[in-house]
Amino acid sequence: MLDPAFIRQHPDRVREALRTKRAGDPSLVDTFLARDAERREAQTSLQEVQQRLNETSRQIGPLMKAGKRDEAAPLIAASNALKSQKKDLEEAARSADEAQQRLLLDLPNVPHESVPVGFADEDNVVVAEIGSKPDFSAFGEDFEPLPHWELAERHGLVDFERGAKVAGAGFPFYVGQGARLQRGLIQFFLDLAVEHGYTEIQPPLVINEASGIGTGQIPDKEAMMYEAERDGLFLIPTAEVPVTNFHRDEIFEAASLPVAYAAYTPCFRREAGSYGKDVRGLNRLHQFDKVELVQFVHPDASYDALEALRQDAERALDLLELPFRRLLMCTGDMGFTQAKKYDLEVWSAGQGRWLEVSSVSNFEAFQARRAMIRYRPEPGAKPEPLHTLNGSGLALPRIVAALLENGQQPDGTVHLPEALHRYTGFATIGQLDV
RNA sequence: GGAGGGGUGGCAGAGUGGUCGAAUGCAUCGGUCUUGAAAACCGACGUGCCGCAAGGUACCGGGGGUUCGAAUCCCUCCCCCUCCGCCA
Repeated sequence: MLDPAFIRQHPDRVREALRTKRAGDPSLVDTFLARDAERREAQTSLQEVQQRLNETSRQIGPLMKAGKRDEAAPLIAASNALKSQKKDLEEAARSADEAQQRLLLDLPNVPHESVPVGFADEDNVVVAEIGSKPDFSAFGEDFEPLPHWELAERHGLVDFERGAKVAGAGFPFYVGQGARLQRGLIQFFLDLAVEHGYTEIQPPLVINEASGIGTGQIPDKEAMMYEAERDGLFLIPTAEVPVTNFHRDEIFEAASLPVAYAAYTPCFRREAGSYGKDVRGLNRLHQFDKVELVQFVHPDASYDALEALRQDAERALDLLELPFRRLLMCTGDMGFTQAKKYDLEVWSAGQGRWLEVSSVSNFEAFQARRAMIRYRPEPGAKPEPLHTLNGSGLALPRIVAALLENGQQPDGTVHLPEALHRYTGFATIGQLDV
């Protein structure tokens, strides 16, 4: 949610955000400004009537106490008249306020000035490419790296068919070394985050409507979530939602910032409309595991925090020896709530393509204002919204895909990076270590 | 799921129809005193909205109602606690 005062002062920047993010009709801004004016007018008249009503009632009190009913009678008549006026004004003020609030939820965050304007994948800027793609030339000219789904099947790591039988497509079972690899990666990512100063936290896997509104999934993007309608709950699409809402309606002292959390959770996404090679194997699932990093920071520090958070995620990729590239996402690819976003993509040798494994964003005050997460700049000062950030650190399935594809050997086994051995208990997939 | 009790400011805790946005204590902040600190004393100390400001207005879990007037009475929803049932 944007600051209404900001919209009044910079309507052009909000129109521009609507356009460059393709988040709606720029004229929404003008509708908002009209509702805003109406609301303020209605509210002012309402307050005037309320004031007169309060004054009258205050006069009646002592008279009634003294038993002077007859003297109170004309005042009571006057206040009854004011009351009917009040009812109408109340209705007007309320409907104007509701209309404005709804519009406020429909206006996207304004991109940071460093964000490139664009609408297509090509408009995202490849900021850096780190590490080198695996070199299979030593395996002979005939060697063709396999996609991960073939490796997974060969070693019985992931059972897609039984997952489809038991739950549906996109809900695989992990088996044997596959399951152990999942558990090891989760542990590895969490340990790394704690080492980087994050506090480990285990959130609920369902959220209520207010939480969905707080982080921006509701309204309008509910369709991405599985809903337990009878109980008014949603399965979390990411730990960002419960962890950010952990501090909903709270006020921090400036000295207590920044606050950083790391959470492992499964994530549930309906992914309606996906198809083709994008959903093959582990590329896109309805349920997947992820370690999420969330930070609450002072507004002056949020862009430094964004780079630091990004580095925390990149460190995991370094340790896993996975080649990756860092993308600065353009306005059109950025999403409704973000002010600036980086994506990290790993190279997947068997598929010959880049796979997104992390998305690191600064939301500035956008979520904080929705969720009423504030800080006090000085002791005794008026609370202000703080800045929230989050990033994946990291999402598992595509990491597994890349580890399998990049680590494959001519004999069909897969070598895992050194950093992982103590977590998995094995260095190679497809042959049991002693 | 059934029965009962309860939700008041950062915390504790008064207030059961009329200057109550709310006593008091603790915590916090500023000051006096002190070589320094503690103690003591003095003062400040919730949030939203409208307004340049003065000020106004709303909020005592959420919503609705009764009344000239509601933290206080009524209805309803949510949450917490106790007991019973069920249960990992």
